[in-house]
Amino acid sequence: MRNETETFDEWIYDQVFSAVLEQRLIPGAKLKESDLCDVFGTSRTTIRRILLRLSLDKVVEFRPNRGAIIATPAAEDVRQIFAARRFLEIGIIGDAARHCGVDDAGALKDIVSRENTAKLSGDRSRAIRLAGEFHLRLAEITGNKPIRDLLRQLVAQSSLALALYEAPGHLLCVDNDHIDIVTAVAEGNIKKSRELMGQHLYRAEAEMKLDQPKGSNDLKSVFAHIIENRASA
Amino acid sequence: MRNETETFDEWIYDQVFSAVLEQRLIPGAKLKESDLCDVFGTSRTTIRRILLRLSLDKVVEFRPNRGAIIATPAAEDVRQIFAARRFLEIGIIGDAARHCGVDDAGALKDIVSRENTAKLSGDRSRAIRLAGEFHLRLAEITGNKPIRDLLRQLVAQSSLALALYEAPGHLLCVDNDHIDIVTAVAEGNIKKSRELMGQHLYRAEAEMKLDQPKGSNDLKSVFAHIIENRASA
DNA sequence: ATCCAATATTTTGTATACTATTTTTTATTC
DNA sequence: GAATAAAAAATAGTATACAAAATATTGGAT
Repeated sequence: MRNETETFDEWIYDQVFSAVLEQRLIPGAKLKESDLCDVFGTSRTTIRRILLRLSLDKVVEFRPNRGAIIATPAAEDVRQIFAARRFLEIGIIGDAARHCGVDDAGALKDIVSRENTAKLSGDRSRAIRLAGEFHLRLAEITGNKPIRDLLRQLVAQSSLALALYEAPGHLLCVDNDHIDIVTAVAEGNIKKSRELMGQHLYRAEAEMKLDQPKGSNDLKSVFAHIIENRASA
Repeated sequence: MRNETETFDEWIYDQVFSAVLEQRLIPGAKLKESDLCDVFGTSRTTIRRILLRLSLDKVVEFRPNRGAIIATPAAEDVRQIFAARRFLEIGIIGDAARHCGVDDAGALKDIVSRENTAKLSGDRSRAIRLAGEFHLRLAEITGNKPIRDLLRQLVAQSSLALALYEAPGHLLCVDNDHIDIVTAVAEGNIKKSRELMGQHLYRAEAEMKLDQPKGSNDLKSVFAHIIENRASA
């Protein structure tokens, strides 16, 4: 159920984030603290710490005295997030193309392959997550940790946007964007890498539907599988 | 003492950060929670929330079961932080030069002027802070909030680095870097703006001394002025 | 029946209490 | 006297308790 290297905090963070990616939690959904305590079997101290982290990553929003809800990025917010990503990532990929080793290329290909498997099996959350991982892995080639950390936040925010605004089936179509990018980067073709990344991010943004999607709002049903597991532990 | 718009949390965050900028707290200084409670007259719940935020901004470091200390960025960390800033800010300033209005230019000039006043009066903390504000104000011209938020984190980290590694008097010398940058940006000279920003950040990094500076470690003496004020309230 | 006000309940935000870990001190042995 | 082990104190991490605010409910008036 829970990864060994992962802390309890990270696990809870990730479970909530997953619920967003899988659209079991929609924007505006209230994150009642006592319910989350019941779900994860911990105290409000811990839950509030996670909610604070989620809010700093702009996945969750705190309304004073009225609790936390899933953030609802406006259309303009999404536009800016993707503009920021184009800005960062077109720069990053140039550097990645310069320094990409065979091991780097292999790692990237592996992620793309797992991503396509997820898409084919209809695992939307995993597909979004692996897409994010792909972009972060590219940033890692540059060896600049701060830049990687910054991109991590943008990826989290755009994953939220993607989960909220993307048409349900659309994301599950296998396309060649990522694999084409790996090829260009592995070749060390800086210009082509940058062009492909720019196009890719433009496309991702263009595919967004800015009318609100649906989903459940009841925390206990949204996290039923975790409660199930806790009962039998 | 405390700004009206600022929340209590922000104020505490800022007081701790100020203490770092003013080198009243040096890297490795232990941030004992109960002492901070005494200083700020609040409970550990609040203090721990602030420490978490500081740690996410990499100004503070949590050692499991051993409490929080002021972060000690290694030479390589500082190099990467400045590389990240060059990457971001050389891009940002091009956009800023394109869109800079008279009001933007005025705001920038005002910050530079206040920065020089701070330098002349020997207010090192204020000078560092205003230098950061200058760079953030430039990012604001682009109108992209996520990028501004990302830069904010890098500025916080490099302010820490500056406070730790810069020779005490050095930073207080008035130079023309910022005012030259405003001029180029106000003229809309993209190429020159980018060059100047690149040089400026290289210079700032080059001026760092990577041998550890000194400072006090006793929280109660470091925050004596706050305790003083609380007593008479 | 509908709207409004007063009351009760729920929920958040903060402080405190408790537990577990680490650090310091003290006592003991070589 | 130094090294080590045990005990004590201090500190971090978590859960709970309490206070303040928001939400929901009830009862009454129109």
